[in-house]
Amino acid sequence: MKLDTAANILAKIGNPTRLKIVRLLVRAGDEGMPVGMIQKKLGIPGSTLTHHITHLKSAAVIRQERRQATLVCKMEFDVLRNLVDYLTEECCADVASAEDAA
Amino acid sequence: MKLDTAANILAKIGNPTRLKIVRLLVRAGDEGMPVGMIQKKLGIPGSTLTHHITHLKSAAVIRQERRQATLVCKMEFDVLRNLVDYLTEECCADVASAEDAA
DNA sequence: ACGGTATTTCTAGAATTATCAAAATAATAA
DNA sequence: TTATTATTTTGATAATTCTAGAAATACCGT
Repeated sequence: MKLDTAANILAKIGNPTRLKIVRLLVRAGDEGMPVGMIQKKLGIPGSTLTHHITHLKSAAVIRQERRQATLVCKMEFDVLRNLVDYLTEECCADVASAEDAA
Repeated sequence: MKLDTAANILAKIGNPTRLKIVRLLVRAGDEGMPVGMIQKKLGIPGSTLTHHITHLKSAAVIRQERRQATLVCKMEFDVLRNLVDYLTEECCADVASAEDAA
């Protein structure tokens, strides 16, 4: 993963509202969650929610699939996994601590 | 870790310049790296570098220790580790993939 | 086609963030 | 103390981001 890509993803999920969305979707698993339900849970205007969803989509953190009249948001788990790998592959490489076995 | 804390850390390291600093310090390990050397590696003005270092310190991502005339920046590895844990404890919990054994 | 629900686009103001030159401070050596 | 190197503070400008109201679009049942 390129540094700019990682920085972009980190910046996107580094906003409290968007991190809340990410957490909801992570818990929702592969089923995802409709925009409307996210809006209810967060209690914010639709336009504001769309703004944040657009950010998350632009970094491929989430994707949307239409199911009937509702749009379902789903976590891109691979992207999140790659991001964590990017951080951990460098992280702690020089720090052979005892906690590794935990 | 509180959501706002995690979001703040993510936002801080979600900037290309600051992510570069983090990577340098992660590679530097517990020895750390002086501000001046970081500045040489990144090729940016000192005032700009200080601005970003201040951000990283405010989120406790790094700390500074004076050694003679130079200030040495060091990674707070525990904070980074906690952040990754925060993301991974929720992440992939519902996604039992085959790559887990890798 | 019409009405209702779901969601986005447009728009704009407020708030935050990034950048860097210039001046100031800190530590050390001569 | 003066000079020198190292780093920060100040201050100003430019750019980005957040927020949300109003209007527009998309889909579906009748």
